[in-house]
Amino acid sequence: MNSDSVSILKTSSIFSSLNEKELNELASLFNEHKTVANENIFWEGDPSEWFYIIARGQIKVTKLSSQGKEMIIAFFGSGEMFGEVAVFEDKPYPASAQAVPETVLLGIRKTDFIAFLLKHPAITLKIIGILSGRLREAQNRLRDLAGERVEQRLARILLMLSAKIGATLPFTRQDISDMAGTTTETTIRIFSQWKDRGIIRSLRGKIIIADETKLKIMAEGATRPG
Amino acid sequence: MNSDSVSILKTSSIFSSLNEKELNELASLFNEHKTVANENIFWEGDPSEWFYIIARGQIKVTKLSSQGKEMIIAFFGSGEMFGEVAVFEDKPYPASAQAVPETVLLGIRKTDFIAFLLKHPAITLKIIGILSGRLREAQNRLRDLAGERVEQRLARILLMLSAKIGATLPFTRQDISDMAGTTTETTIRIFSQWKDRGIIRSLRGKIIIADETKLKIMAEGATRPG
DNA sequence: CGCCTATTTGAAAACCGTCAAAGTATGTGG
DNA sequence: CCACATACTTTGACGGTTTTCAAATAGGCG
Repeated sequence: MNSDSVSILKTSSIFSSLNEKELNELASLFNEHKTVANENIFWEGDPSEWFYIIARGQIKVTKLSSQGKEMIIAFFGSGEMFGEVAVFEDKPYPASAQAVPETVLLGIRKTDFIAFLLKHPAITLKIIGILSGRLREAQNRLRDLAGERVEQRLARILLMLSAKIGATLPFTRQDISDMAGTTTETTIRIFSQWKDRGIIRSLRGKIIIADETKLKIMAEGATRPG
Repeated sequence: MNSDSVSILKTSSIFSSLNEKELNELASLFNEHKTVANENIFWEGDPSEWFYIIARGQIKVTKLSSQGKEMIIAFFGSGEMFGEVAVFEDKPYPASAQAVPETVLLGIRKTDFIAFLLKHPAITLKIIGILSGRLREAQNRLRDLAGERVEQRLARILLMLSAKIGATLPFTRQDISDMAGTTTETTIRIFSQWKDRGIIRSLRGKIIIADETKLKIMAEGATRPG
């Protein structure tokens, strides 16, 4: 299990700069934690103690609005970290995290991790880079939610997801709606149009991007006739 | 000017842990840059070279939607940093920055700053903390934009601003609208109701929170009759 | 085969944006 | 000091995008 952790940490881009000895040292601080599908790792507002790296599987990070509507902040996959905002701020988790399929996590206590970071500035800078990327993406989504139509937001979400995981997206329309900040019905109506126009194909729980070029035009804000 | 920079850097919470010698060393890497009111520091998409600390004044960070609508990502004041996302990712600036009043900036080249950070892990961790806080706030705003009504979003924006700078907010209704992702007219209509109910008072270019308790109730999503 | 969840469609209404116009502070230049 | 330009604020009417509510269909798993 320990040598397994080492190899997983090594594949994570965060720690790729460490040598064998350092990786072993770090791996000894991590605990493995297995979850079943749909299991919750932590809830929004829980006290934060652990910082996680995904060894295998996928995590969904969500927040609830006052009216009980779920907003998907992010999906993370193998090698990615989550729970970081709470850890570095020493506050409760700002969002909930839930395993999507059966998932294996590597967890490290925040105090241990911070102590490790103080000794490894290059890793710390790497994490700054990742946080910056997430901030950039969050800001892009803010702009989208504030200024773009639902159709464009949906197109951008699909493009963002496909850039990350490929043309076949294992998400329900509900998932996509929760990411785009709209409702399932609206998403279905727009996807139906796109299916007719050959932009996407779809199965139950899957969306396949058939014509990325057309989708990109949608995302840019198609000039609507009239 | 140099001793002045030192004192300014010292007041910034980021560098407060440095000793006199380190502060002097750091200050020597910074250049002072004065701007007039409404001057643009950089535009979204510009190549990024500088990282900035605000010595005096105020900076507005914005992004444009495809339809030309402006979204205010953040306001920053004395001692705060901006331009950080681009610097740590080595990509173009993801948003524009504009001075609001006449402003004095301290700028450092990103390569110099990264070299400095590699030697000062505690400062690097401090920056991680700040980025985490910004990410948390961005995620809260994402949830608000996706799941809350305009009225609640406006209430939350006012509360967030007043927590930061006090009960008197030096912003136009247009500014507030651009932060909440709505239009000036809608903001005015809601503010008019709030004025009638004694929740806020207002002058040209200013909003004064008169009853924070009621505003908090609004922000939570008032149970509307019926 | 039956249950659960996902997908689909329709109709009505709500929220909010858009357009238009007018009123009101603030500052500038003569 | 006044006239004027500018920017901010305000109000009204209208329309459209999107949500909401309701109900039906279809796919997958035990």
